[in-house]
Amino acid sequence: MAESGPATLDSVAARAGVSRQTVSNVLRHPSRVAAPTRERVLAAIRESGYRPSLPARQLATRRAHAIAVRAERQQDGISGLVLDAFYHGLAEAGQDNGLRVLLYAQPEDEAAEVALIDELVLTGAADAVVLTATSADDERPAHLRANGTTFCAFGRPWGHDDEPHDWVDVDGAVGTGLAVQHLLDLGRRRIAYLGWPGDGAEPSTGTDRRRGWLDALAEAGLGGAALEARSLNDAAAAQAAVAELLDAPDAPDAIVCASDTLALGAHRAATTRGGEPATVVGFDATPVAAALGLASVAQPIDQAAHLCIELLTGRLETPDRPAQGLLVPPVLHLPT
Amino acid sequence: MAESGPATLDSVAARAGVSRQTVSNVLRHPSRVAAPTRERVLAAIRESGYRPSLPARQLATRRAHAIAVRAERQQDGISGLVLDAFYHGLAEAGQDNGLRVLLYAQPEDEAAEVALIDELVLTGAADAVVLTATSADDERPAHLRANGTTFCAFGRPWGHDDEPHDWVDVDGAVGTGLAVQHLLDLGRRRIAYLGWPGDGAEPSTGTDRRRGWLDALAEAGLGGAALEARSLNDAAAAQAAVAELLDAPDAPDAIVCASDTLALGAHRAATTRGGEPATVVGFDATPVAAALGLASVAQPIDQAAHLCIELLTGRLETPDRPAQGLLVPPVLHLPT
DNA sequence: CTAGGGTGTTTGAGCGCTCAAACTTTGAGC
DNA sequence: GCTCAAAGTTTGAGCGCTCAAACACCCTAG
Repeated sequence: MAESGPATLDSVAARAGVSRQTVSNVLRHPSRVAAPTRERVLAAIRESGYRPSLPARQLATRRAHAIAVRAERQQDGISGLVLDAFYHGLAEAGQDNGLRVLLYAQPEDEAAEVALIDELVLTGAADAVVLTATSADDERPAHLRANGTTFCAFGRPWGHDDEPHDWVDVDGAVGTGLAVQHLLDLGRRRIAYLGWPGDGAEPSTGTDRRRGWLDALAEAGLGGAALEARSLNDAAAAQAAVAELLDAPDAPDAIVCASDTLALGAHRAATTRGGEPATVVGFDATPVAAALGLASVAQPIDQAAHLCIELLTGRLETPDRPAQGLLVPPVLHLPT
Repeated sequence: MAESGPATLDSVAARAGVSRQTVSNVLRHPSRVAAPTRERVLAAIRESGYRPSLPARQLATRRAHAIAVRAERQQDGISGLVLDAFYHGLAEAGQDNGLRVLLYAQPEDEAAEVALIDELVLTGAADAVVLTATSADDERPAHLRANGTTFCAFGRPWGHDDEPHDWVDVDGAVGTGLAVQHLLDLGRRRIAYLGWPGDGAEPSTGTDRRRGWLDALAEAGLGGAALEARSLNDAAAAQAAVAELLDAPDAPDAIVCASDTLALGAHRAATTRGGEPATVVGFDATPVAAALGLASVAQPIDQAAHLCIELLTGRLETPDRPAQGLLVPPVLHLPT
């Protein structure tokens, strides 16, 4: 076996008695090769333990066969967990589509991030990028579009529908709607919403979730009784806000929350008082909600990641196709 | 400017009136180039917006300039959060050392994982791998060693000190020691430990954390009073275990926990009874601990990630150097 | 005045793959 | 029996870089 170094297309070709290109065809375009030849080549590949060289392929095709995604500098709350699941989903879907997933460290600001992304694309380290944590005043999509960089956002282009791009998002309104329905089924009628400051102004994740709650109430004919509190995504602040809400004359008997962090605060406010505690529903179905025995809206993160890869592979193949936006519905996780 | 395609080493060389290799030297070995030439070349690079092609470099050097790390299939608890921080740390440290970070989806089992890792290395997608979530019965290190694959583990080679490899780990014993000291300072004397089942048998993260608690107690002359409970890493189970502990005649006045998940359960058990609640200290300093107002031991994840990269770059440069193990001390995060 | 050592720069070859075009064989169709 | 297309296979060129060796030049030493 004393070969000289690892097997290459040429060494396999020699062993099988065919040309370099035929071996390549067996791997990339099997239909172009006659069955007997194919078998012979496959045997040679197996015997020699041949593994195609990725860099050589990248150089020849001018494709990195990789996408980049940001590693967040730090999580702001309990819900950060979902990112791990997203990474896994991307890696898994990527593997199925011949795309590797590259991690880049979150830079100081959006300008630096766009520059870094373009660096990755220009050096041929990645073909495209998945944008996470998008918001209404996010400048990254516009810049990437201007630079001609292929990307897909996990998150809607809030308020930028005039500049279409590929995106995937979870339908938060459906999620809070499910939460409300669940509470109605439980016999609750005074269903409050605990959201983030500013929800309701410019379009955002928060606005969307709040709307789902409001619409579901309206549909149930309970629109007038809209009870509501706001809090930063911090359990202590949430606890205070909900305590106030519960002290009011017409206290709610249930609270739909925009996040599990808020739900944790709401849960503590609800349980540290006498009487029948208000039922709390969280958002993101983190282990915290499970630990507290709370129902929580689960985002189909894995599905979202797969769809991002799908959009990206599609666009890399057909760069000119129209931009697509995909909305996936969440499901309600009930406590066990 | 109507160039034909993106700038290359040759196009930059032509523009600067030098040879291909000189441009390469300016980038990789600036000292080999005379200062005036260097300036001229740098100007040409700037003007042409030249970005070196990574695949071409990889092909020529037979180095991927990348490392791989696993994207976990799913988190089993609240503390999973630390992985995000680890990813970011790797990406950041990698960028500083010219190493990209590649994510691979966790396969079915360890055998499949080793195969996947070797695939990544043999195809030239990565030079090395960072192993996470190592345990005593982990077969991956032995296999990787056998295959000659470069790797660094985040986690000690529990019980496999005879098969040395590079690793970085957080000193859990120091962490629980800090927790005990903190409680002693607070005037607590009956300090219990809430750990995982099996801690104390074969060496593991749990054993290590437990030992830190025990040693700190002994040092304070409180060794005899060792109160202890065990629970799966589940808040509900932890709550039950601690409730039992608190019902005992000599109930503890403080509880050191092996994780924030356990701490959440302990906290609930401690607060749902009258009298002065036992003080709970968690492990991992997740947002949950902060939300509950608990002190918690914080792992210097970022530092650990940087050290992994350091070990890896060192080994890639000097493959024959002896294996190194690095232990980093955690710090105690106090509630604000 | 020339041999010889630096210093700085260029040249040739090749990394392992894919594309496009060229070539060879086969088998129908008339 | 001959042409022509389809099917299968090979050839040539090149992707953009780095390594090693070759080269040109200047300066000092004998």
